[in-house]
Amino acid sequence: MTSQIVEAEELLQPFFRKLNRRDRIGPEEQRALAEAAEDRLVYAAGEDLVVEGERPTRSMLVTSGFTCRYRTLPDGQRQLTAIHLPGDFVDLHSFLLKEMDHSVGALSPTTIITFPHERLVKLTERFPHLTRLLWLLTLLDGSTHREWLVGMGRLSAQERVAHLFCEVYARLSSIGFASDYRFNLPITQAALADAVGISTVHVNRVLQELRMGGYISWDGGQLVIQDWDRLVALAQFNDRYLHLVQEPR
Amino acid sequence: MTSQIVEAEELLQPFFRKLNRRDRIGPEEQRALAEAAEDRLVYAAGEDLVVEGERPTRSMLVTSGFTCRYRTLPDGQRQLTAIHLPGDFVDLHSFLLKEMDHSVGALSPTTIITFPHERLVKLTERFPHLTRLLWLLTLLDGSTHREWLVGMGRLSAQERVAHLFCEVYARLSSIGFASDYRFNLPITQAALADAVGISTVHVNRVLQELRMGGYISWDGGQLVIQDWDRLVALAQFNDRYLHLVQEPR
DNA sequence: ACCTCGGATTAACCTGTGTAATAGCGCCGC
DNA sequence: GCGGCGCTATTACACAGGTTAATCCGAGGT
Repeated sequence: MTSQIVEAEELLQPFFRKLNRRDRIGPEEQRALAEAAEDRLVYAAGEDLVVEGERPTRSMLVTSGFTCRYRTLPDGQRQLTAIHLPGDFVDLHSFLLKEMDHSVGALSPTTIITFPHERLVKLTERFPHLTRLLWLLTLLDGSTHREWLVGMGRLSAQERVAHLFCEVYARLSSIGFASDYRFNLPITQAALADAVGISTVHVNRVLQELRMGGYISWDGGQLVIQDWDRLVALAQFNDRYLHLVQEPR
Repeated sequence: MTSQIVEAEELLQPFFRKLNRRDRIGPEEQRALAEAAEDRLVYAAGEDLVVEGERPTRSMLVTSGFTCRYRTLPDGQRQLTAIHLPGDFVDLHSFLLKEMDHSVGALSPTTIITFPHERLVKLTERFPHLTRLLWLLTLLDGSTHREWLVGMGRLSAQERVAHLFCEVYARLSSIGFASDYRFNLPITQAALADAVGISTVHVNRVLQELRMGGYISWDGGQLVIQDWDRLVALAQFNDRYLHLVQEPR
């Protein structure tokens, strides 16, 4: 085992934790994944990791930082469709979809590791269970998309922002990256606006309300959820869509 | 080969066409799928095929009719997250996600065939390429979710309705179920409202505008797109997210 | 022929959110 | 130490779309 693979196994810990929250991943599967890893890359906040229309030949897994998937419309409007945290693949789907139908950008300084598609194909040929786990990850993306859709269609701006805060906290804490109802949220209000589909002005209004209401505090860095139960109630948040149940898949 | 399997291969034609628009599916793969099929079921409009919280032991593929995925919020509001047409799996993800995080309902009279999950597991163990194709189908659901998200966040109600019409036509015609810019759309305005996240009253207003503007006609049955190019422009519709490119996956 | 009922339509009114414009503030480079 | 710049904050005003409620319409059932 080369030191490079050891390093990859190290960097993949959040990823393995994510998987272990839903199923058990065996040591051989871990090793096979670590061996399939290729480069380690670093991005600054605002940089794009992949751009719509490209045909990546490898998929990228976040090892630190916040990233997002987004689309920019002809008229310049922008909409995020997902936020990705350490342990998340940002474009695993490109492995089969081939052409990117959206872009991926860094919301904060970010590091990732890459997995060449041909190595992923090999994995799917040798490890059916691991294949199902990778598939599962893309299904989790899908269930999160649906949750966002419900919010966009039927929740108010305030509820959507509250929901997003609940989601990010639930996901971070599920991999041991947050506790005590506080976490670092290094994104701008503009990014938040693009995530929940409102204007920056209105994001600001909503944040004032959430602060005044005693739900949260947030200075742009550390977000503190002051009243989790009320925030959850406000957002009608239910973590079922995160499928945090460890069982054979 | 039993007559039941022959019948299944017959019913699976729209499904095979869908796959063949993105890749080539071999005769053995077709047979394996047909053999994995189990029951044929019929539903009336308004009936539920699966309900949120259930743990299906089989996945369902639509052979005729319109179905939808949806969630109902505690306060009674409803939001569709997808519309499914013949050839679509409605809950293939339940195979790995286990617990349904949403419900599936029939928008019109519908027939489906079922695939027991244990047979799908066998398929993933024996046919890596077929596995990737099934995976691909769930990725297409994901890319459509993202497209809807962008619409919900950044398009007006009129544009979203226009977009949905474009999408349904593009998907139907891609499997040979529509041509000449017309197709049967047997859903209520209330369902359309729940799909695009607006009120029924406003759906009605928007439809008037689209009719007055010479974009479409629709009497509740046959939808006729009178000016495809203008409808596409209005909706900023781009079929990239449907990934209608035949290539090895 | 009449009744019923789910859907479509229309109108009056209200509100959440967008737009535009401006000011404040802290950080970084020179 | 100064200027610029990206981000947050705030106000005034406009309008898309929600709510409520009434009416209309057509298809099936009796």
